[in-house]
Amino acid sequence: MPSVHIHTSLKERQREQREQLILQVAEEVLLEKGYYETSMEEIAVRVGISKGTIYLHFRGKDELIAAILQRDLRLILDNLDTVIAQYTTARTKFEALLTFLNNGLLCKNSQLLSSIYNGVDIQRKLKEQSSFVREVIEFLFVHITRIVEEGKKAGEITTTIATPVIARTFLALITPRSYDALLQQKYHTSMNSDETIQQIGKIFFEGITNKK
Amino acid sequence: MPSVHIHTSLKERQREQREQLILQVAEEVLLEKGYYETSMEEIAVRVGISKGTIYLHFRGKDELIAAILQRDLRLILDNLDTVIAQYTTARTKFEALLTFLNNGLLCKNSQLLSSIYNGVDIQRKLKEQSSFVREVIEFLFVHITRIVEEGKKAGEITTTIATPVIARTFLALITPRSYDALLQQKYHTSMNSDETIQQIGKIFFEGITNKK
Amino acid sequence: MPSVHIHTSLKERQREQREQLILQVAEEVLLEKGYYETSMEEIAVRVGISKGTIYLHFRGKDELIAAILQRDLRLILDNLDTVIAQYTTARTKFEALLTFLNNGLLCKNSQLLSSIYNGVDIQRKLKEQSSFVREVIEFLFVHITRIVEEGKKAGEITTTIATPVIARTFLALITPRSYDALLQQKYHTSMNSDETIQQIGKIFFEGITNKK
Amino acid sequence: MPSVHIHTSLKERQREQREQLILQVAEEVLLEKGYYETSMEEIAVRVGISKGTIYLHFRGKDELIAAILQRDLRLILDNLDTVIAQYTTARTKFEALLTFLNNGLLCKNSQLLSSIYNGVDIQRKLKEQSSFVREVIEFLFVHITRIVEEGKKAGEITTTIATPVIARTFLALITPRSYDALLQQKYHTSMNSDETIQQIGKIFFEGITNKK
DNA sequence: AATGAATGAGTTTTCATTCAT
DNA sequence: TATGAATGAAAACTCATTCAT
Repeated sequence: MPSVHIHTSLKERQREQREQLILQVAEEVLLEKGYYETSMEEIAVRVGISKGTIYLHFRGKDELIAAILQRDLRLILDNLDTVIAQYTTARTKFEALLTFLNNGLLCKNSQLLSSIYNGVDIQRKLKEQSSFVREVIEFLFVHITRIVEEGKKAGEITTTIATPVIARTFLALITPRSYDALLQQKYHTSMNSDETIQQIGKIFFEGITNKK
Repeated sequence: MPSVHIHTSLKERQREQREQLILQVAEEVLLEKGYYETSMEEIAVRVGISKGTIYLHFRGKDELIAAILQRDLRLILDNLDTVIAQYTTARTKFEALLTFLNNGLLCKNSQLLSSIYNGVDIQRKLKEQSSFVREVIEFLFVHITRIVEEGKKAGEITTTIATPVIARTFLALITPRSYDALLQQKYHTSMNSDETIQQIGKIFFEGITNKK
Repeated sequence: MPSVHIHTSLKERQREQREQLILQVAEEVLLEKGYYETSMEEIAVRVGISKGTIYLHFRGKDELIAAILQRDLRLILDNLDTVIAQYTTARTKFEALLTFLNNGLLCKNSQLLSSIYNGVDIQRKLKEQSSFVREVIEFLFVHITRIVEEGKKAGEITTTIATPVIARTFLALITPRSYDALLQQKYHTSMNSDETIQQIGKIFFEGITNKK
Repeated sequence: MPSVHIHTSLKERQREQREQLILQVAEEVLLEKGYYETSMEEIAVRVGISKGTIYLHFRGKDELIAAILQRDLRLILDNLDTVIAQYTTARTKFEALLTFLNNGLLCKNSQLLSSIYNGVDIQRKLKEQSSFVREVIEFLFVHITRIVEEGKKAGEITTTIATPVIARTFLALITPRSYDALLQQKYHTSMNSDETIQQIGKIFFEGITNKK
């Protein structure tokens, strides 16, 4: 019965497509407006469907948002190991990580993740729904910690600074750059993103002190 | 009729006192629950007044929140120059700034400011209401930029890294530490806050590279 | 072309079978959940078909429910005369009726009929859709009235009580026993259903007064 | 501060009045339309207030309905003992009870109670919300059981019928008379309510058998 | 004929804001 | 001035029904 099979998979594919469309549009709205100012109505209108249809794909608003996060964070997790494994020194690993998280997938989602990470209210909501965000952060933290420890063992990273502090500082560097958003219109640097990231990495490794 | 005058000023003072009380309580609730989960009702109940009374002091919820920010940020601005002026080198200025912003006033408000800075939705609301937040950030940015430029001239800071990048990186270091909040239960460092800040400053100045 | 004819009637039979299956499952759900908590979706899922298919058999939810009632009540009507005709005295007729309505078909449906008879909302809905329920009740009432009148004429039933009151009282005795449902866990009687019905009949005929 | 006190109690009184008004109107709508067809919107419109106002008095639809039931059932409970205590024999007690429950308070609420008692769906809802309905039924059942037992001991009531059956049968007699509602237009008896109740009591005590 | 995705009207509920007292 | 009852706009969510495939 290939015809039946094809027919099913066609519907399945369409369903999947629509779900992805909803996720994509919802993500856009979320990035623009934030969690609380995003309404199911607006998502539906922008997708060009009715409110009810969204509920055929997601059980509710929270689940929709959680799905967006899962999708985006999954992409990070899926590539993190690969990215890191390509390099051997702590410095190159960190540089790759910095580039990956800033320029790569996170770039698009920095604002989004920022809302989640920093919003007390949303964190509470998501904690009830999914522990996924926390898991991703922990996952990142574990990886970074390991790189630092290996770097210390290899004599590459100074042992005078506690590993958690280094990890935390590194994470701060990939923090969504809301400041930039606020400032860029006035103090817009002429540097491109690659250069900026490179220089941030340089600060992280060499500090800003001038060595005669 | 001095009595009238005194009476009026007494009322004025009481009014001012009540306003400060509302601001303080509202700030507490805001820190606990976040903007959207904070209701005028709860603020009123916690202060021990009625909802209506809040509207005698503030035109609406947004104005109340804006007032909280203004009050807190005003404190920062009022002290920033003084703090910086006490030191002469770029490094000591930055260290003072780091301590001041993390340990001082911002500490209490880090969560709050985080919500504001990073929340797209709230930023939009506040942009409509007050340009104050942006002004404070710009003010900070201008100060930091000036310190960096002076440090470069004095040969203290490397000229190989663009000033805006340095400024942005520094600002990132005082970013509200939501990661910590997420991680601290599992990866809690035994360091106290002072030590942590010192080490962060060290990273900023010297990097994490091991110098044989 | 008899094959066509056979084919058609086969389809017809299948259609009829499916319709009966839907009715049966819908009745189950209805009994479990009640009219408003029963969704077309759940019926479809339990039957193993899609929502749309139900609409190929019934014009809508109300018509489906009406059909369930019609089917069940039809069974009662079809047997009522037969059951009554087998007995000669009013007392035996009533006893047969009581047993028939409680133990027989109505037993299964008592809860269902109860929902219908007693629910204002559903009655209104059904009144618009079908006058069948009313017809059945009237039919029952007419039969009971006739039995009473005959019993009175035969000197079997006291003439001191108005016929409609007797009829109404009898109908009350076959009322679905929601009280029982509520009470049975705590005050569960050890009597089986047959005994209970017999005793109820006894009350109806002889009252509860102790005769010396 | 009597003025303050009076002022407070005035507001309190107004609040109480409004709450009673909502309850009354809601009860009307409930009786007319049933639980599921009753919308907060309609209640609000009929009272002449806005939907939101209802929520100042009741946490939600279910709580509102529960409050209606509690109010009505409370009235029954409050008077039941008094009514029964006035009589000495089982027969007179039962007659009083029958009159009280049919003609008195229950009369108005018979339809309402019927919906509750007989609706599977509503029972489930209310069980979650309040065990009050069950309590009232149990209370009634306990009282009736006691009267029966005392009547049996006093030689007043036959011991040939099990007490629970007698109790259940009595409860059936006060069942909301939906049949009547259905029938009354066509087979409307010329008897008034009092006479009907009296005759029902007679059936209960003496049965319908003719004693030459 | 059968499907099940899509619809949209309808429902409950919340809460910032207003205003009569 | 202070109150808190009242409002009403807006949101999330449900589900009977329709219809393209």
